[in-house]
Amino acid sequence: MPADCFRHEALGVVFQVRGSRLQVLLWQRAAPPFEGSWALPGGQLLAGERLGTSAGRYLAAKVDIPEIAHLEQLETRSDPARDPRERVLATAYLALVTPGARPRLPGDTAWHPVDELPACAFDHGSIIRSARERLRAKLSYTNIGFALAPETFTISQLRDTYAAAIGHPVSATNLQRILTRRAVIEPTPDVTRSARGGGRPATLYRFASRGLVVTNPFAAFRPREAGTLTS
Amino acid sequence: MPADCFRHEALGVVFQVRGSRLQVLLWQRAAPPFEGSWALPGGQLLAGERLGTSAGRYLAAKVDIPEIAHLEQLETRSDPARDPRERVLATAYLALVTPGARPRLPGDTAWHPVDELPACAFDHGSIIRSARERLRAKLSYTNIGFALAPETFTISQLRDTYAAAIGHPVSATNLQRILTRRAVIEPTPDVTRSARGGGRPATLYRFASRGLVVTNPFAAFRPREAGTLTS
DNA sequence: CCAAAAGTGTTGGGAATACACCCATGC
DNA sequence: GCATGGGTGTATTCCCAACACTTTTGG
Repeated sequence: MPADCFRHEALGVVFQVRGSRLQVLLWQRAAPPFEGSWALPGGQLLAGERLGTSAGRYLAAKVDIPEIAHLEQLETRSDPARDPRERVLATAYLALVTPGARPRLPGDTAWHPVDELPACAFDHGSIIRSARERLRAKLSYTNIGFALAPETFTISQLRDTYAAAIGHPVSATNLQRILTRRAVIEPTPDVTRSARGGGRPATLYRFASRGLVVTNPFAAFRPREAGTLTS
Repeated sequence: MPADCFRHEALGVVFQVRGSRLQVLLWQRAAPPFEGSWALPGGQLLAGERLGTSAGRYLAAKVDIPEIAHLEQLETRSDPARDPRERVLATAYLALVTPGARPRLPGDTAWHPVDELPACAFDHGSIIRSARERLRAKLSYTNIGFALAPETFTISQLRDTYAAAIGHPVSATNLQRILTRRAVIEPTPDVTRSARGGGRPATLYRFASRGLVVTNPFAAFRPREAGTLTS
């Protein structure tokens, strides 16, 4: 291999909220290096292939592609020593899976709560933490929750989803009002039936858009009225 | 070259505020493809080299390295057709240069206002726009202004810097109060002498830190008091 | 009627913009 | 003293967390 030419892999940080916890999809390495450690799904970039396509292709071995509601590039790691065998550049992607998806996983693959990561191979642990930070931030200023929530949901369910992804308690009351005012979610005509033991039926909501929308643009120092010119 | 091995280049989007405008450093191509178009500085990643190091090395031909006050990775472009000759992956970096720097540039290299970009080679135009968006956002929630401002400055000078980088008018009054309250800037004991024509001498300020600090973390849906657990 | 869950009204605090006004200097 | 630019005080607005209260169901 010429010196000015490099292997390149695409890695997917697949998040799903399962059982009120944010979990990440990992597979356990059976061979050195990092034998027994857990790694992100991914693999080599092929000729003529884009990185995003490549990430999707490797994830297809774990989850059905349509179940990936959102995929976005995170960052590229280039430490020459990140793989002890030979140099491999890695571009990480954030992939979000809606809770409806219950993919049948290969035997070496499992979900792990992001707050209790096992020993991870290579630099994958730090990549996962970086992905989690990105997700947390984007939940605050975009509608990215659509990729973690089912088609329709009650506010309580959505609160649990946000709480799991963000990592702290979330108020259903305020969540409803904020996301409604931002027009991120909207009520459907339907309601749930009460659970046993009673309780008022909940309105079912849905996300207004299933594509990423920035709802809270960074706007510090901007005057209230127009004025787009530099001065 | 094996099919599973790729050329990779690092590109630098170098921004500097010059003459009240945000400008980007470009060089004009003398040979096809895109002969006569303007391109970002950069070049091939070498064996054993990190991408950030590589970007810095290529930028060293244009500006003195210590003048680069901030360097951060933006994104990796992988369209197989982005270079018509052969496939090259490109990782773009955002590089900010303080206004003191007045580098002597090679003959084919020049500054261009980001609002009036010339015809750009490859996908460099879209990379520059993406870098500008990142800069604009980070000015709102980090202290990244330190990398565009001189060591000490008056609030008026800082307002001009922010206005140029963000692209809309900025109020000096509010800029001062916001950045002071966030402890991003602090007054020095020094003041400027009045310009001809009079006027009160201005306090000289400096940035409290010359490393990137997130001052305005995304905090929607977070309860006021503690509570770090998931529920 | 009571418990349980959902949803609304209201309050209060904090942050940011706008604007009026005061301060310090040169001429 | 007056023009010029720097800085502070204050009002207004907006967003959001908190919490009390109402609504709607099951038993």
